[in-house]
Amino acid sequence: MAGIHTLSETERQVSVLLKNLPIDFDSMAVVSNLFRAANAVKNHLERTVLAPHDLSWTGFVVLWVVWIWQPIETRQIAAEVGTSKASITGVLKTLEARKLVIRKQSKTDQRLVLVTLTKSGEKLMKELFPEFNQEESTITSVLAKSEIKSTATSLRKITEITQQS
Amino acid sequence: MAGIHTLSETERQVSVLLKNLPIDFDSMAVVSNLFRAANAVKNHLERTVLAPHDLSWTGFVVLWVVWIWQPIETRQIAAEVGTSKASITGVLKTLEARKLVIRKQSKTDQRLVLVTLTKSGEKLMKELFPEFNQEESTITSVLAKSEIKSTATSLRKITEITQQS
DNA sequence: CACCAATCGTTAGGACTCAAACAATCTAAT
DNA sequence: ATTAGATTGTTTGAGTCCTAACGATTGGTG
Repeated sequence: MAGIHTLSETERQVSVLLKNLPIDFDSMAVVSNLFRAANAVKNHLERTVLAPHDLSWTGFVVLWVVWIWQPIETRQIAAEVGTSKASITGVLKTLEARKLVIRKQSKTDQRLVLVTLTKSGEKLMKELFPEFNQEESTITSVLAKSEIKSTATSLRKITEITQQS
Repeated sequence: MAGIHTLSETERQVSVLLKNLPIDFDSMAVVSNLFRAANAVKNHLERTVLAPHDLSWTGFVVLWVVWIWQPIETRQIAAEVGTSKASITGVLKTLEARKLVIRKQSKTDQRLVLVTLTKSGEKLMKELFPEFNQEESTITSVLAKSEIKSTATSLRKITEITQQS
C-alpha cells in the first residue's frame, strides 16, 4: 500500500544522483521509517477505532487530553497535544458543536478558557480509550518485550535531542 | 516545549480514571513516543533545513520523490508519499507555481500526467538533500550504532503489521 | 463498431495546520 | 493611579489533508 520502490532501491538511486557526496543511509532509514510508521499507525487507528465513532485523529487526541486533565486551559491543551493555540480553537469548536466538550471562562483570570468534557464526552472516552489501548497492544505485539522498551527509549531520546534546538 | 505533564503523571491519571481496567502502558508509551518523535523531528527539520528555503514539509517530500524517480506519474507520487492523489494535485499546483516542477501529459496514455523537476528544482534538491541528510545524522547521533539499526528495524516491523489490515 | 467498466487526474467541500495580527485582560513599573 | 508591556484566545488567509463525485481516456467484450 505504501510506495512501489523499496528503501534500498531508493538508496541506490540517491547514490547515482549524488555520486561523490557521502550520505548517511542508516540515519536516513531511521527518519524515513519513523514517518512511515507514524503514518501507518495513525491511519490504522483512525480506520479501526476512530472512524466507527466518527472521530478524527486530532479530535480524539484533544478529547483524550481534556479527559485526563480537565478542567484544562486552551494553551495547556496546545502544549500537551503539540500544536498551536489557533489549531486548538478550531478543533474545540468542532468538538463543542458535537456536544462533547464545554468551554467556560475562568473567574480568576478572564483571559483563560477552561475546557471540560460533557457527560457524553466522558462516556465516549471511557468506552473509546480501552479500545484504543487494545489496538496499541496489537500493534506492538510484533515486538519482543525488550524491543518495546528499547524502542520507546530510542524514540524518547530522539524527541529530546530534537526539541532542545 | 512539549506537554507540561510527564508520561508517568499521565499514566497515573489514566489509572485513576479507569480503576479496574487493565491498561497496557508499555504499548501506550511506544505509540505515544512514536508520534511525539515524528512531530518533533518534522518541526525540527522544517525550521532548520526547509524554512530557509521557504519550503513546506510536504512540498519537500514530493520534490524529493520526483527528484529520485522522474519522470513520474501523479498516482505513483501519491503511492510513494503515502497520501491521496487529490492531495498531490494540490501540492503540485503550488510547486508548479514556484517553477520547481513541470507537468506534462503522457503521449502513450493521455490520462497520465508525467512530472519532472525544472532546472531550478534540480539545483534546489542537489543543495537541499545533503543538508537534510546532515541534519538526520545529527538527530540520530543520540543513538548508538546498534540502536540506530534496531530502531529502524522495529519501526519497519510496526509499519508492516499496521499496513496489512 | 459500439458499448461498458476501469482508471487517470481534477475538483468540491469540510477539517486541520501554521503564522501573523487582533482585542481583551492582567501585571508591573512608574 | 496610570501607563506600558506581556499574555490569552480568537480570527484571518494560505496551504495541506481527506473522501466523494466528476469528465476524460483507455481497454475489453459483445
